[in-house]
Amino acid sequence: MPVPRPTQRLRPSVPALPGSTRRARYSAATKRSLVEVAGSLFTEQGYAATSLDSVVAGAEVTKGALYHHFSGKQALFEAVFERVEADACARIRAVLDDAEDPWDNALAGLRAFLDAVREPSYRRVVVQEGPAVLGYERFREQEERSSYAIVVDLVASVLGRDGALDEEMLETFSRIFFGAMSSAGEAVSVAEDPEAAARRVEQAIGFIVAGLRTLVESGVEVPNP
Amino acid sequence: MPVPRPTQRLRPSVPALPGSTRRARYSAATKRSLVEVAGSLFTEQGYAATSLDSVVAGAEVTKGALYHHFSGKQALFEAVFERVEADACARIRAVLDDAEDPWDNALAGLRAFLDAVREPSYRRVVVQEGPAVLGYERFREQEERSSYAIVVDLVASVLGRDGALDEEMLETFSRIFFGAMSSAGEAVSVAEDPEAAARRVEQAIGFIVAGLRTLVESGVEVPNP
DNA sequence: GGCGTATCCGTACCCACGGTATGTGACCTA
DNA sequence: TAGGTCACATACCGTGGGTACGGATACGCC
Repeated sequence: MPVPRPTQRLRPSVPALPGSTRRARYSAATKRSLVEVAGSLFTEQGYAATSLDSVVAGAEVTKGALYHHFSGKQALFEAVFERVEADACARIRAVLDDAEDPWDNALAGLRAFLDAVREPSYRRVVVQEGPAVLGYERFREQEERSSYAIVVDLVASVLGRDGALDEEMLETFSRIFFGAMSSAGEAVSVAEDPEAAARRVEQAIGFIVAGLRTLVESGVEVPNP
Repeated sequence: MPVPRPTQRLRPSVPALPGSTRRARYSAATKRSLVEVAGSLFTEQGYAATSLDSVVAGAEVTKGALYHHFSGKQALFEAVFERVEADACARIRAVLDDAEDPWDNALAGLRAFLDAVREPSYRRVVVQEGPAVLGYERFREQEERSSYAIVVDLVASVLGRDGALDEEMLETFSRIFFGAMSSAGEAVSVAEDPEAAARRVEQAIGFIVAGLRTLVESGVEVPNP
């Protein structure tokens, strides 16, 4: 038997015109609201501890709306993941290509990456829970086209001048540096004095990079097979 | 109304005498069985996709037994985690201290670590799901006294000769290398040719370490503040 | 050997939460 | 303005983690 239903809610926040029709604007607003609320809840409580009921309550919609826009909880997480990744990448790319020396440029990128990793959303959603929730395969293919791509570019700019590195060695070095920086970023953000910890990480990686630089500039070849 | 209950099951596999009494042996056997079954299920399907019903079914007990030995699903995971970590650490420590040169020793440890990370249980339970399930804090304090401790020892043996590194820089370098090796190990185990990928990782880290070695042996100081 | 007791574990149940089926009204199009 | 479609709301189900309770059996003691 049908139940008396309240009048359908109309979303007031309609910033611009992503789709021309009113329906499309309302729909985009609810979807954005869902992703935003889910983003903060996932960041604060983690994936498992966040119920979809709390998400839809925060976004002031119902599960019908959620399942209309997303195929399930994991898909919602993935949307949050992409958003957080994209934000971090944008902030990192903003500081690149300012230095003329590629080594200095890479170190600037490192600094920006350390800042990004320290942001709670990135730590929780991308670094900590990303691999477990999405599965490692899906997690990787998401990263390949965002933050990891930046690292590949930077490594290529300092180690891969005029084809000194083949594709696979470039990937290997990039993986190593990417993992090093993620782990270091985590350590920084849980340190009692994050500023000092960040400086230490910069010093340490700077030292490692300096060692690489002396090898490269003294003509030592990167091994291949 | 009470239900006719089958006779209580007696576990036949009683290998040695961890506790002298029969009850203690039976109890230890069911606990071990639970951890073993949970370990393989967590490894194969992941934490969230593994139901406690499937665990107790595999161990041929009931949830009463499980909740007698563990406070919940997370505690069961933690027991599996500790077991997997301990196994990996034992295998790594077995190959250490064979070389006289500390640098060679560290590279041998790296090779053993790469092997350990490629093992499915370690990948899934420790690297992928450990931080998300245990929470990063608890994850770290578990690692601090196992695999991470090995890395600290190795880094200290090559970079920290006669107190060249203070405690915090030692931690920083260790975090960096630990993260690098975990990430590299993951990449190796998902590569289409893991053997070749492992060789490339060894080459790359060997190159990085060589750069460090030239810096250290030419008297360059590791920066501190 | 008899007996109280603590340990170990089985059974039945609760309920939170992800997911689904179905319907309804507001919006676009003609 | 009439029909169709889209964007949701509502009610419901199944699964699974967790709990309350009780019974059975090995152990310590006499």
